[in-house]
Parts: sequence; structure tokens; C-alpha cells
Amino acid sequence: MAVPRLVDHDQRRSELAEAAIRVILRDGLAGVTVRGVAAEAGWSTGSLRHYFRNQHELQAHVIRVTTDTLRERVITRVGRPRTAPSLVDGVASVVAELLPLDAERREEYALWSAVVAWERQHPPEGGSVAWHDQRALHRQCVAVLRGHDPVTDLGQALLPHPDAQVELWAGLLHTFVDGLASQLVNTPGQVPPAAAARLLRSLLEAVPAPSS
Amino acid sequence: MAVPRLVDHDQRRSELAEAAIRVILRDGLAGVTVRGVAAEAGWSTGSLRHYFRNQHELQAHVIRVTTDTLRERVITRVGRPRTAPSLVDGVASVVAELLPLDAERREEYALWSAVVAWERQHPPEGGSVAWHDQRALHRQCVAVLRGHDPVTDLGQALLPHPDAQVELWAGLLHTFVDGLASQLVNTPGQVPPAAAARLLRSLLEAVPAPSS
DNA sequence: ATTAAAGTAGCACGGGCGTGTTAGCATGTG
DNA sequence: CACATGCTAACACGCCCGTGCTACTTTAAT
Repeated sequence: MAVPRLVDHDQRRSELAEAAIRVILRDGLAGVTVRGVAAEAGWSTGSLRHYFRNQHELQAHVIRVTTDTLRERVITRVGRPRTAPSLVDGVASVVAELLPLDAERREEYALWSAVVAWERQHPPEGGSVAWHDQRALHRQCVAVLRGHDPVTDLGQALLPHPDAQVELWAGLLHTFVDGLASQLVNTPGQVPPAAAARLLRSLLEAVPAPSS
Repeated sequence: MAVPRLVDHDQRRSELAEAAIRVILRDGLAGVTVRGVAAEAGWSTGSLRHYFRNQHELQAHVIRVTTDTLRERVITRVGRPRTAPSLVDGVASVVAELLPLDAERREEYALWSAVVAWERQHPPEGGSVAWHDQRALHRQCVAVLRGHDPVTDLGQALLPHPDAQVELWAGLLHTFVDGLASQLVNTPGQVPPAAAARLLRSLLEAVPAPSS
């Protein structure tokens, strides 16, 4: 038996995925073509197609990698210890990690948009994982605002909160944050980052106190 | 002097624009190609290009027509007299006219999305007219909720409201509605129309009473 | 050294696109 | 009727795309 040289396929695929992510940031998901990604990575299309049979596989993989990367990035940033002058400020600084307020997070948002675009055309069976993650984060934020102890287990936060007001305002906040992100990128002239931050803070202040 | 047959250019352009709108609904703004629109209208590309020198002119025109059409449609729907069991219900039914809650308004939202996509790449100088229109609508809604008389002049509603709470909550509502629309189309499995309507109602109920 | 498998590079086909050009058609005036 | 003029249709060029296919190179076991 003769055995040729071996290549670490996973490592290759990662390399391609990184190139594809650069392409997404430049041209959007539609720019992720077999030829384009191969060129970005400095490969030939023939080589690339040993690791991804067709464009669909390539895009599906880069979306998977992007989702995981973003998830991890956000989780670590959100979990970072922070000091804030008030409860609302602290929560606002957490939620702001999701908003495209600066260049770095605008990049992340562009990647999120690619994921959303992909999931819209290829709906995952069990619902969007990203959506439930974000909902859990907002749920946690509202719970803290209403004086509840934050749950330590991340899986725990995926379940509905017993406090109905928490559940309601988590939905309101989640929706609001989506809209704020959308306005920041779509009509940046109308909603500058500072105004967005103020708006966010106002909404958090509107969350009813736990006594009510 | 010999004079050939005359065609009504404006009428031709409208005809093409209608075909282009059908294309947008089918394939999005990116699908609005010279060839594609000509085929949709049953023309040759050569003919089409007597009315639009290039793709950019074609897209710019269809976006302009779409904007005007949507604007008019929404204005008439919103201005329709309505009876509602409560103030909040009445306002909610007005705001809901902007949301992609049913097939017809999902179509309108798809067209809005095309306009937004266009304006993001070709920012209008004086800011987006559509954005200010929507802001005015939300301003008006919040003003009514807080017991102010609605202004009859539409231009009047484009200016900031003297009541600071109206101005603040108009921004919150505007952002929230954008997010709700986005979630309805992007993650329809997570946010069914009925839940969206409930969420909207809850936000409207959170608008502080005029006394405060 | 030989060899077979794995990896690589590149070509070729068919198709869509924007756009420039050109030949033919219809039409209202002279 | 003849014709100048504006409309119509079609083609051609160059570019980018996905994908099937093939020849070439590298590698490790024999």
C-alpha cells in the first residue's frame, strides 16, 4: 500500500474559512464565491474544491465558523468584570457589547448579518441558536435590573424566567436592541452612536422596578 | 422635417418600474438587472436602454417610484378612520400598519428593505426622507398617547415635539418597531405575528402617562 | 526505485451580467 | 410616395460565476 502525504483537512478548512470571512467583510455573503475565496486565500479553485465540494458547502461552513467565533467573542466580552456607577449603567455596558457602536463591533455586526441572511434562506431546524443566545442575554440583563440574582449556568438562562415581567421586558429589550443595531448601520446619519447609547439607557430605565 | 412616432416616455418608465418592482419582490434589489427587468416587462434590453441609460439609472428610478408608492400607501392606510376599544389599541393599530404582520405588508416591507439597501449605498444628501416620515408617525402616535392633540399638518409632525417625553419615546418606539419588523422577517419562527402584536402593545403601555 | 493515493493547478463549458454598437422598423411630415 | 427620425431588436465583447474534468506533482509505503 502506498500512502501519499497527509494534510490536516480541518486546518485547511479553517484557513479557507478565514479567507471567506475576510471576503464577507469586504463584499458580503454574496461575495463568497468559489473563485473569490480561493483567490483571497491564494489558492486555486481546484484545490479549494477538494475541501468544499461546491459553493453551498463553502458558505455553510464559513457561516458555522462565523457563528461559533462570534458567540465565543461576545460571551467573553460580556462576562468580563466591569465597574459602573449604577446598575443601569452596568447593564447598559453589557448590552452595548452587542451594538455596532464602533468599528470593531460594526465588523461583528456585518458578520452577524451574513449569518442572519444565511439562516433566512436555510432555516435551521431547531430555530436559530444565535437568537436564543441573545434572548438569554437580554433575559439575564432584565433579571438583574429587577433585582434577581444572575444565574451562573448559561444553559439556565435559555429557559423562560419565572418573573413574567422579566420575560416580557427581555422580549422588549431584545427587539429594541435589534432595531437599534439596524438603525446604526442603515441610517447612521440619523442615529449617531452617542444618541443610540442614550436611547438604550432610557429604555433600561423604563424597566419597571421589582416592587410593582 | 419628418417626425417618427412618439411614445410617452414617462408612461414607458412607469411600466418598466412596475416590472422592476415585481423583480424586487422575487429576487431583491440585486435582481434588478437590465436584462432581467427587460425580460419581466417583455421587452428587449435595447429598448429598455432607450429609457434608462444604464443599470444605475434603472435602479435609482425604481427606488424613487417605490419610495413614493409606499409613502402614499402607508399615509392613506394610517389616515383611515378607526375605532378601537382603547387609546392604546387605536395607536397600536396605526403602528401595526408599518409591520410585516401579513402577506401584503410583508411585501411592502420587502420593498422598504430594498429602499434601505439602496440608500445605504447611495446616501441621500438631506438624510432619508423615509426615516423622517416614520419618525414623524411615531412622534404623532406617542403624542396622542400622552394626551396631546394630533397636529393636522403633516409637515408639522416632522419637527421635534415640545414635550421632551414625546420626543424620547418617539425614538424608542421607532427603534422598537424597526427591530420588531426585522425579527418578523428574519426569525419568523421565533416571533409569530400574534406575539409581535402583544409586544407592541406592551411597549405602548409603558409610555409614561402625561402627568409624570 | 517504484507505485498508488492524495493533493494541486488549470482548462473548458455553459450561463448571467453590463454595455456599446448596429441594422431594421414604424411613423408623421413633406 | 419618399424620407428623416425616433423606436426596437439583436448581436458582440469582456467579465465573473459554478462546476466537471484532466493532467501534473508530491508523498510515504513497498
